[in-house]
Amino acid sequence: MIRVLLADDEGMIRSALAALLRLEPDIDVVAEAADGAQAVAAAVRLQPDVCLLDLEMPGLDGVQVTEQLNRTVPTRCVVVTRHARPGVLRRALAAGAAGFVPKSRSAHELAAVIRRVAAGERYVDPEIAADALSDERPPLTDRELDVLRAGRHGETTAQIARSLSLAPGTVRNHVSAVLAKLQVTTRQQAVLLAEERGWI
Amino acid sequence: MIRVLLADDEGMIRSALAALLRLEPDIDVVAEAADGAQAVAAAVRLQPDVCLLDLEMPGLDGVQVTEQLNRTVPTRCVVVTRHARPGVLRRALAAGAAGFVPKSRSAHELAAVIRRVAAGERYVDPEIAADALSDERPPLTDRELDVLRAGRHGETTAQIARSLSLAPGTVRNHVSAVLAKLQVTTRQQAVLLAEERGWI
DNA sequence: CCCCGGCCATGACATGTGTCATGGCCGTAG
DNA sequence: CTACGGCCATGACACATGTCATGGCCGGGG
Repeated sequence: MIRVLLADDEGMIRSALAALLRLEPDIDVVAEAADGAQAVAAAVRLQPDVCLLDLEMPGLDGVQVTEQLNRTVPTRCVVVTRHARPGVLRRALAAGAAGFVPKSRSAHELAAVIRRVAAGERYVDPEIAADALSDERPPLTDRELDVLRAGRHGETTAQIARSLSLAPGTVRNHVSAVLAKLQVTTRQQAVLLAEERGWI
Repeated sequence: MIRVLLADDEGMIRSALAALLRLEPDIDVVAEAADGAQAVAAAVRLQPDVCLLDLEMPGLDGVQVTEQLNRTVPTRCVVVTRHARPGVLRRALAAGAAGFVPKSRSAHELAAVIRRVAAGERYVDPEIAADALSDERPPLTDRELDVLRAGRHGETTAQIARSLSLAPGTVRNHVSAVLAKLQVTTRQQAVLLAEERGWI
C-alpha cells in the first residue's frame, strides 16, 4: 500500500483527488493539507511514502515544502502545478522533487506517476521536459531578479531601494537592464513575463 | 438522470470531477469542455440539464458562456470559481447563473448543488452571499473601470489613451481618481486590487 | 427657470521612472 | 601583472506618470 499525503489549497480539487486516489486498490491517502506548513507538519508526523504537493499554496509553496522535507523526512515529493514552465521545473528539481506533473494531465495519470515515484523512479512530464531542454535559463542576473521580485506588486522605486538597501538610481538601472533584455517597456510587463516563465 | 456538461481548462480537475460525478447514480456527465467556446458548442448540441462552468477559461469565461447559453439553450448554469469575490458573484448572477460555488468547497458538495439546481432551485454559496450583502459595489465609475481594464497589462498612458480615444491627460486623471479611491499609489496595485475584488 | 452635484475631459505643474555614461569590484585568460 | 569582461552600483538627464484646478455636459430638485 502506497501511503500518500495530498496538499492543495483548493478544497475542491483536493477532495476530488483524494476520493479518486482512494479508489485505487494500492493507494491510501493518509493526510490532506491546505497549505505548505500543514503539509510539512503532517509529513513529519506520518512519514508518507509520497507527497503530492501543489505548487501554488499560501505560505510555503510546493517547492519550498519539497526542500524542507528532503532534508528531514524520507519521503518522495511530486510537485503538481497549473503553471508548468521550464523555470518552475528547474526550481522543483533543484529542490529535490522526485516528480513533476502539470495540472493539465488527467487525474488518472496522476495515480500512475505516484506508483512510479513510489517505486523509486523519477518522473518528469515529458512535454515540459522537452520545453526545458530547448529553453535557455533566465537571461537575467541575480540582482535583476531580486529587483523584479521586490517590485512585483507595484512597489515604488524608493520602496524597492529601501528593501534591498540600494540607491534608487541603482534600482532604476537594474530595472532598465531587465526591460531591455525582455524587450518590454514597463515594469509591470516585465513582472508578468517573468512570472509567466517561472523566473520569479 | 441529470445530464451535466463540465467545462474547466484544467485537465486534472476536469477529469477528476467527471470521474466522481459519474459515480453518482443520478448524474451523467455528457460532455467535457476545455474552454468557453467548446462549452457553448457542446451545450447547444447536447442540451444538458446543467452546465458546470469554471470562471477562468481561455477565450470566453464562465460568465460569458452563461450569458450566451441563457439566450439560446434551456439549460441551467452553475459558475465555479477559485476567486469567489462578491463582485464576481454579482457578475455571474447578472448573466443569469443558477448557481455559484467557490472551488474551496468539496467535490461532494458539488453534486448536491447540481441536484438542487437541476430541480429548479437557485444555489449561491452562503458565505460569499453574506460577503456580497455586507459589501458595497465598486466605488469606481464606468470610465475609471475602462481605463483600469485598458491598462491592466502595463500598457502606457499613451496606449490607453489611443485605445479609448482620449487625451493622455484624461487617462492620467482617471487613473489618479482610481488611486485616490483605492488608497494605493501605483497603477499596478490598483489593477491587482480591482482584479482581486472582481471589478474588472 | 436656475442651481447643484456627479461624471467626464483637459492642460499645467511636481514627482517618479527609464536611459545613459561612468566607475569599482572580482575572477579569468593571456 | 595586466587586460578583459561580467556584474553591481551610482548620479545626471529626458520622459512618462500622478496631482491639481478648471470647464463642459447632463439630469434631478428647489
